[in-house]
Amino acid sequence: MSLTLRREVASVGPNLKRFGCRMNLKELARKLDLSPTTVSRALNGYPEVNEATRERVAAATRRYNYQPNTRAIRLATGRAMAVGHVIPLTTRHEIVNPVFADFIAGAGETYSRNGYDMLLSVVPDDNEERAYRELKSRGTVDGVIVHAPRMDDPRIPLLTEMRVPFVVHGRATGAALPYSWVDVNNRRAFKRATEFLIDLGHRRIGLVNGLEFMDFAIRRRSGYEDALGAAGIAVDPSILASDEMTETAGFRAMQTMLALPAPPSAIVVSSMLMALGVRRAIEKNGLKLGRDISVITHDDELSYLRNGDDVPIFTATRSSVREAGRQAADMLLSIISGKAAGPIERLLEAELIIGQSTGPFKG
Amino acid sequence: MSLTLRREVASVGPNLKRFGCRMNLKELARKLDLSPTTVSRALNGYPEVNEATRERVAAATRRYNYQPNTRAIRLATGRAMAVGHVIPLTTRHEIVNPVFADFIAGAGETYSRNGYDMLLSVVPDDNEERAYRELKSRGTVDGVIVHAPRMDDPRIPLLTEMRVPFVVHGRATGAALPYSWVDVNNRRAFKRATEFLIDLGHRRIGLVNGLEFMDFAIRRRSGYEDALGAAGIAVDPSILASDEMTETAGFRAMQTMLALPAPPSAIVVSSMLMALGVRRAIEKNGLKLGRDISVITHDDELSYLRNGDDVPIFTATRSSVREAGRQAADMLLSIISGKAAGPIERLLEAELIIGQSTGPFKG
DNA sequence: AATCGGTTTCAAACCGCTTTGGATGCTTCA
DNA sequence: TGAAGCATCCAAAGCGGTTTGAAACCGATT
Repeated sequence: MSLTLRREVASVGPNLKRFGCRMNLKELARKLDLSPTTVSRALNGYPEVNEATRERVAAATRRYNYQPNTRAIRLATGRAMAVGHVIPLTTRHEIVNPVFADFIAGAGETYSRNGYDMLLSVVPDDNEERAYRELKSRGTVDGVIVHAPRMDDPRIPLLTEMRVPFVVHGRATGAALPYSWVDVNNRRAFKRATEFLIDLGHRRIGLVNGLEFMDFAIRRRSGYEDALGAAGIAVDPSILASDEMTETAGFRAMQTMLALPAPPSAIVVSSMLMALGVRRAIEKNGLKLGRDISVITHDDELSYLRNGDDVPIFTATRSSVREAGRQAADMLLSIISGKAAGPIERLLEAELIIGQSTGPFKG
Repeated sequence: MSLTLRREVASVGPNLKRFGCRMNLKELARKLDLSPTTVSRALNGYPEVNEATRERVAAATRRYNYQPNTRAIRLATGRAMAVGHVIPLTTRHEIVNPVFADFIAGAGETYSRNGYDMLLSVVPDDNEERAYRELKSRGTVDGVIVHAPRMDDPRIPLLTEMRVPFVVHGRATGAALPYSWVDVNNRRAFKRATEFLIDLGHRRIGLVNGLEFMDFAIRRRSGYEDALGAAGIAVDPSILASDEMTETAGFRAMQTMLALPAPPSAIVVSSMLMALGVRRAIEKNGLKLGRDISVITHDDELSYLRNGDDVPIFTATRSSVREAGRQAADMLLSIISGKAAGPIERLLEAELIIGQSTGPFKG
């Protein structure tokens, strides 16, 4: 008994030095008159510990507000308990993916719910490979989310070869090996949008797309072309535009098309921001959106770019990027934990939202 | 000699199990016939090691591509080598700060240059306090950047009391204690912008502002009011708007003002996105931007919202958020390392960029 | 009573680095 | 010549967990 008391008194360990007044496993064990081994096992749900003991441990954990030291866990287990998001900065035109913030917001929920940290590294895309290798070799993350895949994206074979668990937000046309991804069904969405316009009687339908080395842009275009093809409408390159997804680019593209001898009567647009520019061009030419010219845009449901407050302004193919973030994160965690076997693929369908920017074709 | 050889052969340690084929300090030391202590010191620039030895170590480090295990360093030193960015999600209207992505891009450069990781946590703002406390107690970060400060922001006293190094992006009117911040001189910028319009002959000048519980919005308004006051112009509440910084809100605000019996002849706007909406309203009413009505907006130089490609479209008070990110990160790291003594403050001046959206008042 | 299988528990090694408190050898000075 | 001083280097004890291999305990079986 007196021994126990002495122990109690002596239990203010030297860890105070570094970590404030945190309780650590050893002290907790001492208070419980158990070995650290048992406490550790109790906490981690190992079977070889008596239920009664486990409850005692749980109670003490709450009572002393014990939180295991993440750094120690990481060292001991070799797991990083963190996932990385690499943001490539295109060196030429330093564009930060506008979709990024909302995707992160979705993924972040999942991570914190599972005790994982989210690590961001901003990387000039000329040494992206080195960045991934370092992430791996420094062991700071257990897995990675790949953003903004391009056609034949080199990151996919790279990460596969390095055996880093990863999930791609989007897909990469031309990838040889299977890999895990979460993506919107861009092809079907744009096919559907185009069909909708065709059903409204439009035959001359333009496309204002993102840069077509981006995978999603390729798919959107092919959906658009499929719908036209199915309706027996030839694709006319003069009403196809592909540029960065900015307001200005949307405006410029639309201006050019409207200046044609035979301007389109309807347009499919790849992003809300571009659609704002498209609308401006339309209005600048004295036309009325939805009456003189129809516009369907893709809407990622970015929080700072809502499609109207209550009623949608633009008719849109809608798919929440934030939801994609949640799903990608879930997927990555289950791959990391080994729960998932092979590569997982998740195709999200976009909704077609009818707004005020579309209307029937009038000769 | 043969001893050395045996050692070489035996040197494939058990660490292979966990960390792939990483070389660790002990092995490196063995190859060099030195103790781990000396190698560690050589690498960390301690004085008590011979220059020749230091060079040998450096050479071996390169040769074997040795990278110290971050997890071990973190545990041994108690430093996290990481900084946290907390992104509060307003539970009511889940807006992710649109400025955020670009700020991060700037800050990230600084972090990776200094070997720090950037940790993101997305936090519903109803339990923000708990999130900060946990960040501290789990010891996952050495410091924090505070985003989007509000008036009397509770995070500032909280972090101060918890003794977590932090830097605020922006300021918080009403904070009792001094703290470190990086901010644009919003007041002067908007004063300057308003003066510019006054100099052009405008007397009826509106303000389309962000939500006025945000600190920057308060300051912008006061700059605007100062300029009016100095020119002897009374502030008219009917041409003041304050709302979320979206295109739609900008449009709505401008529509309302234009419908007034005496609409303003010039407007100061708080963000590019709002300015897009303002412009739309102006054009919708058959007016010409810069001729019939003048607009100055604040431009954060967001990468996906450039103010025109070559020549600026909007006259703007311009200040790079990315640069603010870089500076805030620098500041935080120097606080963490103890190089900086007290709180540091950095006020960035916005440039006034003359674009095509402003012109002289014509009766 | 001795043995056995199963359940609980523990001591000690380990993860890879830092850091403390000496050792060692060499120079210098009384 | 011996002590002091200095420049280098090292063994070992940490950081706070996990994990291995073995021990203790228990009731049941022989």
